[in-house]
Amino acid sequence: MKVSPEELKHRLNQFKESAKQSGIKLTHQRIEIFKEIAKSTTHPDVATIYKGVRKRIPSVSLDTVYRTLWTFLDLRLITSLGPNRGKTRFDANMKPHHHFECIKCSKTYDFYSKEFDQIIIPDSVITMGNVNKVQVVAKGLCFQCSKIKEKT
Amino acid sequence: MKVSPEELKHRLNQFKESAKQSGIKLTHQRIEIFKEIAKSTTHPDVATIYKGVRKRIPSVSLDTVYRTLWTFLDLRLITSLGPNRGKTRFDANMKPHHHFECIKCSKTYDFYSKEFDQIIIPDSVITMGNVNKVQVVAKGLCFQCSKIKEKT
DNA sequence: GTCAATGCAAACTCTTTGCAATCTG
DNA sequence: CAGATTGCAAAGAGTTTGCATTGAC
Repeated sequence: MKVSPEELKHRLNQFKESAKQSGIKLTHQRIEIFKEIAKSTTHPDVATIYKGVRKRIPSVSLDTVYRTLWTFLDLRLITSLGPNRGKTRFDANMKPHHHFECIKCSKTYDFYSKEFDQIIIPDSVITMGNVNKVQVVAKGLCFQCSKIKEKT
Repeated sequence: MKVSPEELKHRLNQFKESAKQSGIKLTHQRIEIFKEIAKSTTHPDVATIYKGVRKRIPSVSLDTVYRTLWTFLDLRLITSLGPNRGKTRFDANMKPHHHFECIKCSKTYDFYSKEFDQIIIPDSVITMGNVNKVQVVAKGLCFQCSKIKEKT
């Protein structure tokens, strides 16, 4: 599976638009870093992005990649999978349950829903692997974080 | 919110049962580490677990905590939130979509479902924060990982 | 031209590993 | 008792920071 050229273009345009609105500078590096993520279907990690960008900007430094990624996340130009900044969190609740996850601090709360427990995954997913658990994840700002707001 | 004593007991019993079936030894450290996760409603990270366990076993070492957590994950005695082992992965797909996530290698694939895009979160969740995105996450072993299988 | 953004190098934090000592089953 | 598990100490990754330089607007 590859991201189609049209889709890539769409993502890039939308990115430039939003970035402009946020008032950040559209540097060469930032554009290449974004493209590296946007063109990938595999949700790359930092190291992968760095390697990819280096092919086109050999002088790019790793700390720029880090700073850029966190900036993009803060501005919601991209999203990340799971808790931010690589802090794995653990769960000993083996009953069916679902999560509310704060996009800022990564705090995660459980909630229960009989309805969500019944969710049936589309057939197309069976080509990816054997599903043995389905969870609904609601993402947003938790109340603590929405109080501490800055810029904008 | 606190995990009730009954629920904690239930989790612990189930843990001991499954651990025994897996054939691993139920050491003092392992039990305390499990309890530390099971009693928490906040999905603690490694550092938090370590601090907590230290209160009861001051001599416990950090590497034991790491080793124990990965062992528990491998045996599915606990789960983790997001990609394993702290590798944040990034997503530039801002259209509504859902994920299949491999519990072993953390590879994550997108899939689409008009139905899932419509999911309405229960009212109870509004006490946690402002939801602005809902995703369904299907977890399981991806095909690549299910081929490379080891012990039962 | 100005100020945000970058690159570099060094510091810092997080995670893993080898090995001898210890403890569980 | 045997072999898995632990603690220690040291190495290895991954991430962040200060500061001079560069480049987008």
